[in-house]
Amino acid sequence: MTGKLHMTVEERLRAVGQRYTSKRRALVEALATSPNPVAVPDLLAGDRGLPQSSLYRNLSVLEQAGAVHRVVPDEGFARYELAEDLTQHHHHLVCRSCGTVQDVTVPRGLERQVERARSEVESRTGFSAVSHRLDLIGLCRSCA
Amino acid sequence: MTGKLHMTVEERLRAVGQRYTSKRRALVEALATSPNPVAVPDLLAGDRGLPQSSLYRNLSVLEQAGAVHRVVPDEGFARYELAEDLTQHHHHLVCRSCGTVQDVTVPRGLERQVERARSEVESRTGFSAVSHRLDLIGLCRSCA
DNA sequence: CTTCCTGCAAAAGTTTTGCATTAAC
DNA sequence: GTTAATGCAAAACTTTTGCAGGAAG
Repeated sequence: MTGKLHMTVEERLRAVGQRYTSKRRALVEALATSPNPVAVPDLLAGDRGLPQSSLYRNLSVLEQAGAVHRVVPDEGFARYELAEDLTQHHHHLVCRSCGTVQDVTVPRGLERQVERARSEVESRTGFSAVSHRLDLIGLCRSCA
Repeated sequence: MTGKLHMTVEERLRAVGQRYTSKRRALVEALATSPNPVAVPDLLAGDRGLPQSSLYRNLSVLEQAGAVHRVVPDEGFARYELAEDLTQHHHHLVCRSCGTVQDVTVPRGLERQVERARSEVESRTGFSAVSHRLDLIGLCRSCA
């Protein structure tokens, strides 16, 4: 089921000279299981006592390997999710009040238009974009 | 020149029961002068010794009053800019390497389509959006 | 004269690092 | 056997808070 995922992650870690240990596998599993980006305390609680230093270090390694992506909310802990190319391209609903981040997809036409705007901006400014981020900021259902 | 700006900021502060002191005026002046969001250390250096506690407090007050907006990069200090309705709607080019944030505007058609997607997402998910954030992530000209 | 702002210092909260031990290859 | 991962504890870094004095309305 998640076999292909683990293989891909392992490859990416190897490419950066890192090992795919059982702790890292469990971490990827936790991220793959969650429907939304997971905050650090939730990962600490969920993984039955993986110490925070290892957690942060593993998240950092996985991020450098391009397997995990970090989402920074305005307040509090960072949240982590699998890299987009391991799941599917999506965007975020960020709650101003409680900080939760919820995944959402937007119409394909909008994505296309963002891509078009990207190349326009690149040639106009000299900035070289590798990705985009389109978030809606507001209040989640429970905070509204 | 910036008279209208200061009047507007003063109104918004009053509306929250806050005063528009000379330090806050200087802060708004500094933000209005910069073409890009300014990081905290730059504000500390620029304002000839405004202590960091007052700086953070004033930024927080101005943000609550809706006069200033906080931009959170992936690493390091937060950056601040004037609220969008005091300048003009724009987006950001965020450099992955050095963290700088550069303002950019995108074609109006894209903005319209984002608004359309917003209402679609709101009715589909129950999330109530108050604004959106569309950033391009990549490498600025000097880091490329 | 009452309320809010300021500045200093110290605390808080999140993330990173040093080091000895253990596990992976 | 060599190199890297782990876990503990302590440090680092950004931001927030307490409190005494000063300024604004």
